[in-house]
Amino acid sequence: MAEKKTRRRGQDLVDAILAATWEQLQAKGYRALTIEGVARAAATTKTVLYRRWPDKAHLVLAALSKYDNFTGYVVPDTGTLRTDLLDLMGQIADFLEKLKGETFRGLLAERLQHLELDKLMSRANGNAAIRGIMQPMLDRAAERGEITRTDWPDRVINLVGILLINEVVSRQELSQTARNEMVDDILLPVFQSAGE
Amino acid sequence: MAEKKTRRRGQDLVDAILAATWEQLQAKGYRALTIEGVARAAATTKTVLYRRWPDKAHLVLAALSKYDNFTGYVVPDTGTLRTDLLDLMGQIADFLEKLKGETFRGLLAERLQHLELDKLMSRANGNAAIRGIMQPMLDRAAERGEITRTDWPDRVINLVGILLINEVVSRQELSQTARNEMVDDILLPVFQSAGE
DNA sequence: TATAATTAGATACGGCCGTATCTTATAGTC
DNA sequence: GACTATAAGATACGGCCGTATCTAATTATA
Repeated sequence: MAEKKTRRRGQDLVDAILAATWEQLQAKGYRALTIEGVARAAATTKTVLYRRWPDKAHLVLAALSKYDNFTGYVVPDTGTLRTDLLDLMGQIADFLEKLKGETFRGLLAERLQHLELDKLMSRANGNAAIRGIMQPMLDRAAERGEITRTDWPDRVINLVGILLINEVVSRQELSQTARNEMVDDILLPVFQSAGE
Repeated sequence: MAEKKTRRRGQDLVDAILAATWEQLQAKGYRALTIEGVARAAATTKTVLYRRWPDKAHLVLAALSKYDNFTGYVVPDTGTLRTDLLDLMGQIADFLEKLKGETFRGLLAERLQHLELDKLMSRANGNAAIRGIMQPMLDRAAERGEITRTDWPDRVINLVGILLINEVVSRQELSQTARNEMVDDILLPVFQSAGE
């Protein structure tokens, strides 16, 4: 029986490519993943891939968002600002954990060189997203009388994400004690200060 | 007259290569610099380069430390912790400025993927080096009664460097107002807190 | 159903990476 | 001054990048 060679198109093709990407990512990791390799695995050619994604980072992000369903973070409401912060850090840590570190570092490195990647990666580090979570936490903390100022600039709001990213990047993991230290030594003092 | 073809060796050769590296770095920037390109410019071959430096990052760092004489940072002593912090940030900002941003980002990206680069880059981000500068500042601040705690963990000490790096990475520059904000909203509150 | 517009797939290109191998100039040594 | 160890230089390799060009399969359209 002769093999029927049918030609995939559109979404079908995209699905096959993203599946292959995901598989390669699991099998070989971010660094060792190559566009040509994915193309081979998906039984197509890199021309096809380059028509859809400009580079490896975008391809991998596409696969990630399809298979690694990043559920968005949930606004913690645990009763104290301290535990709220720890809870949020835990959520972010879990997310980074799922990315296996190596992938995260690879993507981050890519992002350093291609500025436009920033938006795509906001899930991990934050900007707008983190504010949406932090602000309610801070407002509630103010109502409870834990803090007196709630209108913090972006730089302060983003501190959580920056600390975590730096931790993953310079050490390899994100231990509970590290997270405690970040909250107690840095974040709480900042938010408990009155501002100018 | 026939061209005399003499063969450079040892330090002579290294000097020529680093000169070519430096030149290429100025001319084309970090990303566009290639090992083969440097080899051509230095009229040698990449085999020779790979015998001495494992990759582009190490090569560039070697050229940087030869030509871009990073003078070490000076411990500020301006009379208040606030101005000391601003002064230190200024010094680091100047250093990053000299690296032209693009080079710094490139090196940082490389470092993300090759952990061992951490040590080489400690000048920019800090670990041991930063502590040597921060500790005297903090001790003096405590003597003056500005703060009550001086035994901060590395994570806190390194905060200065982390904030600056993040700033360079996510925005493009390191403005004075940004530095003021970092000091007033984050660093001072942290150091003025009592610790646990 | 014939024709036109898409788009997948095949192939080839110059460029770079990092490694291996071989030749040959230079330096040290007896 | 002859001999030997060392290291530079030349060349070639397979692999990947990113782009360009051509073909043929599929889908849309008239």
